[in-house]
Amino acid sequence: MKDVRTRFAPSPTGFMHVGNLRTALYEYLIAKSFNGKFVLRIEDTDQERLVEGAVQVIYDTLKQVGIFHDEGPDVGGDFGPYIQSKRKNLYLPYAQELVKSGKAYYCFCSKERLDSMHKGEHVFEGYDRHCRDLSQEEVDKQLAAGTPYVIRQKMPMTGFTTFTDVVYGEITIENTELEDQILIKSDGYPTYNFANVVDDHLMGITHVVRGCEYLTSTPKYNLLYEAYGWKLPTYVHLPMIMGKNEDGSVSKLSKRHGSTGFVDLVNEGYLPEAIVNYIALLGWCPKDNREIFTLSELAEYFSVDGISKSPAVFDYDKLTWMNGEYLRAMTLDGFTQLAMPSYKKVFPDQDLDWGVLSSILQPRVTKLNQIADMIHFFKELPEYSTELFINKKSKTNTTNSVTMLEAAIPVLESLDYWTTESIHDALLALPEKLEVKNGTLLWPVRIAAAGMTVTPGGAIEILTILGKAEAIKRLNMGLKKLKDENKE
RNA sequence: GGCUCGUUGGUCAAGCGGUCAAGACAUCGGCCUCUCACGCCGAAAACAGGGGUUCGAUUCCCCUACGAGUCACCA
Repeated sequence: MKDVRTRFAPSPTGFMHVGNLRTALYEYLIAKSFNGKFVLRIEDTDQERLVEGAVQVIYDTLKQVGIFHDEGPDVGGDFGPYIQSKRKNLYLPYAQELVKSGKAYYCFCSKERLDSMHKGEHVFEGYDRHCRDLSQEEVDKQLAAGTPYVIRQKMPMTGFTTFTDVVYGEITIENTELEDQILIKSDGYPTYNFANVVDDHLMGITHVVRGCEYLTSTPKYNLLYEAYGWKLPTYVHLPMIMGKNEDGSVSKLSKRHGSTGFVDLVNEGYLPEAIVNYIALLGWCPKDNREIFTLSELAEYFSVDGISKSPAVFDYDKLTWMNGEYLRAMTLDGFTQLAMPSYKKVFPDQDLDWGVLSSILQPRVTKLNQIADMIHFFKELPEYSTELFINKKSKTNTTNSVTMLEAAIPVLESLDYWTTESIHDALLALPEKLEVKNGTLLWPVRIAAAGMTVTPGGAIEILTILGKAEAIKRLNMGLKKLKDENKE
């Protein structure tokens, strides 16, 4: 059997949408699951849409998620060049070949004429095939006069075309639905449809994997393959990824649904591994319904028959959960490394006990960008009201909190070593002595240390991270605050 | 509007003629606990509707409804 080859053929728009990324992922996985090759080809035939640096975005993204292409503009290969603009003059001869054999023709219709046809009351009738049967003399005359032209493919005017898609099954389209599509644009560049087919054939692509928005235009592609007598590729059309609108409806995932670019998601604090894992599951399900996969595990388990037909709504909640799973599965050091930029954002030139900090943060963080807000109270004690000292479950109020702090402060002051262990032992000896529950002591200590009711980590960890001097200072401040108020 | 595809809990989804219709996220309860989280236990929640086929339909066929995609010198 011929080696399986798939390709990712993005347009360099400067933005890697998660839909595109998922397509790339599936193309890669299909190739790998057949032990085949994955090719990157840049489709930049639209000269009006060129974006500076956009190709780099594609390289960077693929690299970040660990999808490596076997062939491509940057890594080379036997079928280059892999950038369509560099293959420009390769397409015209193919189109002319079709003209010669009567399967395509020159069209001299102006844009204005074409536009006017779209404005009719009848919604879309498509191109009226005005130039389909021009005489040879007429064509020669126009060509000699230098009239701008495009080359269009002749579509059959009767009958229907059927093809089989791996996920959607057999699909039949009436040929009357097919327009005489443009192969070569008036600027000399091929259209996407044409370049795509020519390149896929020339590059030996065996499996065409793409979004299902191409499903109904596939017959056009096939008619092209047939016109040249080329072997049809296997088609794998992927269900769409949808976004939820504010009114509850859904539509194709786009920027209005939030961060839908890979870079956006990373900036928001999602891990590339988690993003890949999550999008792999949008439209595909393994036999055993497992959910957590590394990329190489995906390559091992992936199978086209697990691809679903129906569109999937992108769910940030589930992505967030999955991101948390990845964060929690890391080593403490690994987590610290990832969190360090956030730590340094709050403490640019101060070192805390990052290990202890990470140990309390790791189980609580689901997105990296939450960290800065979570740790800001370490840097600066928030303004708070003594009401925070009142907690029913811990049985604390503004009077016994005074007792607790008065008991805790000297004990802490006497500590020679300031570690979680020493603080823990010192503090937890107190409740027994005072005949109160742990919470009654620890609650006011934590409030005074943090100035907030909800904190990442408990009193002991917070004290550790604050350091002895700052910790005791905050406890004394809390004590004073309580006393001042009790006097009134 | 024509054509194409789709429709299992709020979301992702398993199921491929006989199941009390899995699992996960989210939600809600409980346990753990110095708060919050993590973890553990539990609850609620679905086959769009109508016809067939069949001893039996979530599963096969048809119709309707709803949703999506497409109909460019964009990809």
